[in-house]
Amino acid sequence: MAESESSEVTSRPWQSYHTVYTNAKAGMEGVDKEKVQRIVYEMSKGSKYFENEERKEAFIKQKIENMRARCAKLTAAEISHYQKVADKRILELEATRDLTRIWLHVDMDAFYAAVETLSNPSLKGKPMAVGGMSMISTANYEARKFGVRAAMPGFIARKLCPQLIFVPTDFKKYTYYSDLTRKVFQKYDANFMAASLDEGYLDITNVCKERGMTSGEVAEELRKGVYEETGLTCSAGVAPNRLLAKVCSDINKPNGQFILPNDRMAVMTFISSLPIRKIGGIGKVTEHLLRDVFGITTCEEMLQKSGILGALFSPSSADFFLCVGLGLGSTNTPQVRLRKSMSNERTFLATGDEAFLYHKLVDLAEMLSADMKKEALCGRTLTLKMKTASFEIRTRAVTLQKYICSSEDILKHASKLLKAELPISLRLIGLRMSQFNEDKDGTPSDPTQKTLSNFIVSGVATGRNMDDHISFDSDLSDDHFITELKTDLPIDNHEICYNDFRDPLDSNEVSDPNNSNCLLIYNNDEMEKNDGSLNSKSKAKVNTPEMIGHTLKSYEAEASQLVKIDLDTMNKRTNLSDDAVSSSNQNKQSLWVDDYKCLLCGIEMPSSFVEERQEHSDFHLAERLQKEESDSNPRSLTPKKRFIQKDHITSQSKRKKKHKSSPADVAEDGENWSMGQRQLVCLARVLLQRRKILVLDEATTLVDTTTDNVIQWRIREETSRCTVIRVAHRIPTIIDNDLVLVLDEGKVVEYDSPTELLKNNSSAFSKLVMEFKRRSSSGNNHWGLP
DNA sequence: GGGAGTCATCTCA
DNA sequence: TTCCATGAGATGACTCCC
Ligand SMILES: Cc1cn([C@H]2C[C@H](O)[C@@H](COP(=O)(O)OP(=O)(O)OP(=O)(O)O)O2)c(=O)[nH]c1=O
Ligand SMILES: [Mg+2]
Repeated sequence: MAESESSEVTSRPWQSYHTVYTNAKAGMEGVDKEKVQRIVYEMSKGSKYFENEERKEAFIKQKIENMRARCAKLTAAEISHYQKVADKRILELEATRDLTRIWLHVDMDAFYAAVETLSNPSLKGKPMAVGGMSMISTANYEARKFGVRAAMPGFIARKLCPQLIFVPTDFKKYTYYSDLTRKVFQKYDANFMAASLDEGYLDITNVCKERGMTSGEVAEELRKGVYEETGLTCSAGVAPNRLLAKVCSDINKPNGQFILPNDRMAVMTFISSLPIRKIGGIGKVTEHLLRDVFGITTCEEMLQKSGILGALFSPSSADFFLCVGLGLGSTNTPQVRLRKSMSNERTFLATGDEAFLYHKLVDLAEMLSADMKKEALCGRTLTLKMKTASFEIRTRAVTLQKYICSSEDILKHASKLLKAELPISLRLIGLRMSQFNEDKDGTPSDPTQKTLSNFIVSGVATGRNMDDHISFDSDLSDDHFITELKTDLPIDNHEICYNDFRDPLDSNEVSDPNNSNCLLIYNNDEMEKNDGSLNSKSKAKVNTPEMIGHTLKSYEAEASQLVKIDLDTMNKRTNLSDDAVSSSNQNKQSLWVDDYKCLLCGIEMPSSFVEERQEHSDFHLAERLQKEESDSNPRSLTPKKRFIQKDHITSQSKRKKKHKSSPADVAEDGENWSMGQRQLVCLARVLLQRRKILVLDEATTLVDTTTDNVIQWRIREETSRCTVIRVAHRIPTIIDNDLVLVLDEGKVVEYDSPTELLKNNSSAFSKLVMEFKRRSSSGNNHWGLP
């Protein structure tokens, strides 16, 4: 094999230049691949880029050699052992197969190019690419006939197709059309996953059932809907899981669809001859590796070589490969995905001019800071990325004690990083921020330590990390669950809790009521069952749209009944005591009988002891938490299953070595806390008090949108037996509520259930929803296992 | 030995 | 004339430290 390879190398050197373009792509079937490869090679040969690719290639060759050697060293006994382990694992994985869901993957055809053609119809029928001379983002199908495609440098594309028209990228346009497509997706799955600007995953199980349609009919209708809404064509794939659906959407591209039935035999047949490169997550290198080390080219062969794969790859990779061989993929709908990082980078003529490089850094720092502020993010890990004139990529990172977001702070640390590298000649500089505030997903180093994130993610009573797997009879349970715990603690006799979480200093979002839409949400889950006077009162008021503004005021006027936890005051004092509880005209607090004696333990404490009182009430809250936890023995209770976003296999295989960051300790007076964290504390305290009526007025404005989603989800869980009135600007805050009132310029412009409002595409609410969807789109997990 | 931090690689649109 | 992008996520190896 090595021989034939090297003889080919000498006669046709371009064949050894492995580019990403060798991968089959829709619309390139009739292309003379040999010719394209030769031209790409001719154009690249000798360049700095090419030399770097050669270095990388050599490195991979080395890796392949190493793996081969390791393979050869395995004894027969070892091989048989690994085979046994793999066979067992295959059975386990097979047991997780879920054929009950129907997933549809939509992918727009030549998205950027199609959008450009819409806005300039004269491009129709002509070979065209979006991008510039140095790189093109995509090409239309006419251009693909010449071998021109995404990720190809423009000057090579022009060589392949001299009449190729170049159109510069215009993200605004793509975003606009992306929104339109998502509006259509939404009709079929309100929780669809936007995988990128031009694609989405939809769980159409319910649509098929409710409307008595086949998945093929749904796909047809959806594609027609997208076309009518946008004038753009798309392709769809339907399959029992996302991994397969993604493969299917590519089969009859462009403007086509492919249905893989929810049938094990059909799946196995489909997968058997499928080239592994078609699977998302297997790219150029993995394909190369698996082919040259194990001779694997099709999915089926993954199973045949399962033993050896298990021996040479990490458990998580081996699992993934087995899943590919079995045609298994994720079927669950992840609840929330938090942004992990934010970055920007720029390429320029390679230079060692320090003033120039510093200037670039300034620009990047400012852009990054601005972007972060848009999402109210603060990060503590800053990574500087550099690409040398020879295309070598280097990164340098610092993790700080404090969370930062200002351009000054970013620049300060970025320039330190850069200085340490000087002198250096670069062609690219980039900055990335990660480890966001409120982004901790970790198990605390002290497992009994309560954390805000845990509280929000896992619930008041459980205090469990969502990744924790409570296993019952076997490890093979398909879902993760956490145990739903009941509490019979008495509910406080105060009925309403009004919380104003707004920060007057934060003028970003809410400062100008005249210019902003406002959503007042009314959740009446338990309304019919509650017949207390306060309830009826609130109902009457909220049901009168004209009075909305006034209604809120009235609540404040009635505040003798309310506990007000006022963040504003907290912020000014930097410490965490809810001094507003007693100082801001609220004369009652649930815990203090006669404003003097603790309801629970009888301890006496005058109202002027603000911080002491807060400490005391926190103590009782903690007590309550602990009691609920110890009362709950997961094995003795009937657990209520809850779907958790983390998939079973991944977390199971990684359970032991998962490295999670443990949350930072609270500094004196909470000085190291962000505004968002302060809001969370308020929220946590309020939820723990278990009111029947809750008014949340911009309760999470200081928290980033993604975290907000988790919080909202948790609030919903914790307030299922309680009436919640929310005032908010963010969509996830209110999307699941029973009633939405949209306020604009102080007037109620709409008033209905979210579903009803969404039916009308031009409703103000629909527009807000689309805007949110657009802003919150993010990447997907390519190793998505079931 | 495990957690946090750093860095390089791979993959995707 | 131009001469291989940008933004994001996952994973694994390695180091330092308690
Ligand atoms: C592949 C790729 C896509 N993109 C952008 C441009 C694409 O229009 C958009 C979607 O990517 P794709 O869906 O991969 O490509 P496409 O929609 O242009 O063509 P088709 O699906 O019909 O094969 O993402 C990049 O910016 N860089 C890339 O390397
Ligand atoms: Mg596409």
